[in-house]
Amino acid sequence: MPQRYIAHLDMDAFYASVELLRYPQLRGQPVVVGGRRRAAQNDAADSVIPKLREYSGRGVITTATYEARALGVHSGMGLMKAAKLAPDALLLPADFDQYRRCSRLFKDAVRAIALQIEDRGIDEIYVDLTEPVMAAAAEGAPDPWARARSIAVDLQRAVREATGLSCSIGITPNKLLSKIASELEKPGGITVLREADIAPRIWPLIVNKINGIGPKAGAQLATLGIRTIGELAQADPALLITHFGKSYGAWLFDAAHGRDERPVVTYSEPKSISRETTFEHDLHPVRDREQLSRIFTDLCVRVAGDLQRKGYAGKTIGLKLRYDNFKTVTRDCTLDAPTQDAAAIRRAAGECLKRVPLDRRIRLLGVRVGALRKPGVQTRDDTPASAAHTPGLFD
DNA sequence: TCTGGGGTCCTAGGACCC
DNA sequence: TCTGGGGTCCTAGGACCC
Repeated sequence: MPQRYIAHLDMDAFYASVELLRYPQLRGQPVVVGGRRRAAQNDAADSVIPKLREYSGRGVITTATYEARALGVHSGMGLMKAAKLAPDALLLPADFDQYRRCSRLFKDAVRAIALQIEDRGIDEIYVDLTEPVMAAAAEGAPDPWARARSIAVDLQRAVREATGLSCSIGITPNKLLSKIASELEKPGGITVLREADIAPRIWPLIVNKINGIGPKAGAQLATLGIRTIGELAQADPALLITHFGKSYGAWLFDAAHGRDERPVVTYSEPKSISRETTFEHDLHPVRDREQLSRIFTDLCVRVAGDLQRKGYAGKTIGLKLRYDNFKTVTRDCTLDAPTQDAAAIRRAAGECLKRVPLDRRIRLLGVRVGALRKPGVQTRDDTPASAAHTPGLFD
C-alpha cells in the first residue's frame, strides 16, 4: 500500500464548547451537558443555570468541559452519580439542533481545504490529505510530514474562524493511528506520527485506546495479562485467535502494530433509522398500557417522519424493549415491500410486540426501520405488482 | 433513584434454493 | 436410503462507537 497521509479531526468537548459560545460567562467553570430536554426555555441568558446537585431523574452526561472532567465526571456517566462527584458543576440540557448547525459549519470549513472527508458523526471526521501533500511534494516541498502538519494548522484555523471552536488533529499513515493520535494532545493539539513513532508513542497506551477494543475485549485481554498496546503487539497471534476468533484475533494483532488499510469513505447510505425512548419511570405493561400504547404510536410516527424527510423506505421493522433490569430484547419482521408509513410501521411493530414476554416493568421502547431503500429509485424487485395496472397513456 | 439515543458491524442458526 | 456443498435471506443478540 502506498504511503498515505490521513488526518483525524476531533472537536474538543464539542457540545459543551458550543454551549460556552452561548454562555461565555461560564468559561472556566465545570459544565456538563445532558439530561432531559429543557421545558420550553424562556429567556435563557437571564435564567439561572441549575447545578448538578439539583437534578433528579434519569439521564447521562453527554459531554463535560475539561474543568468538569478534572472532577472525575465523563460522558456516559449517570447524572445522579456525577452529581455526587461534582455537585456544583453546572448542568445544561442538550440542544442537538444547534450542535448540528455547528457541525455543518466546521465540516464545510474543512471541505473548503480538503475534499476527501469521511463523516464519523457530529463532532469528528477523517480527512485524506495524501493528494494535497503529494501535490506540495511535486512542487519541491522537502518534507511531506511537515507539509501535512501545516495543512492541519490551516484546518484548525478554518474551523475556529467558522465556528469559534477548537479541535484536535492527528496525522498518521492510517485511520486507526490518527484516531489515537488526535487524542494525545487534546485540547487544541496537532499530533503527527510516523511508522517509527508507533513503539514509543502508541505502545505505552492501554489497549482500550484502540477504536474497536471496548470494555469487554479490554477485560478479556486483561485476563491474559495484556493491558497495553505494546503487550498486545508482543502477544502470540495464535493465542489471540484462540481467545477471540480468527477474524477479531488477527485484527487485534494488526491493530497493535498500527496496521490499517481502510480507505477514507466519503459517501455512504444509511442502513437503518430508529427512534427510542427511556421512560421517566419504568412502566407496567398492563397498568400503564394506555400510556405505553401512546408512546409506541408516537415513536412510529416519528420514525416515519424521519424516513419521509430523508427520502427512505424500509422493509424490516424492528422493536426494541428494555426491562427494568436493563435486559434488552429485540424482535423484527420483514414486510413484502418497503414502507415509510406510520400506520404500517405501527402494525408491523405491534406484531413484533406480541412475540416478547411482558412479565416485568419496561424501561425503554424503540422502533427501528431497516433494509432501507430510496423509494424514488426503483429496482425491478421493488416494482409493486399493481404497477403493471397503473392507468397510463393508453388507458 | 446506576446505566441516553442514534447508529454500524459481526456472529450464528435455520429456512430455502440450486 | 443417505448425503453433498454453496449462497442468500431472515432473525436475535451483542459489542462497539459517537
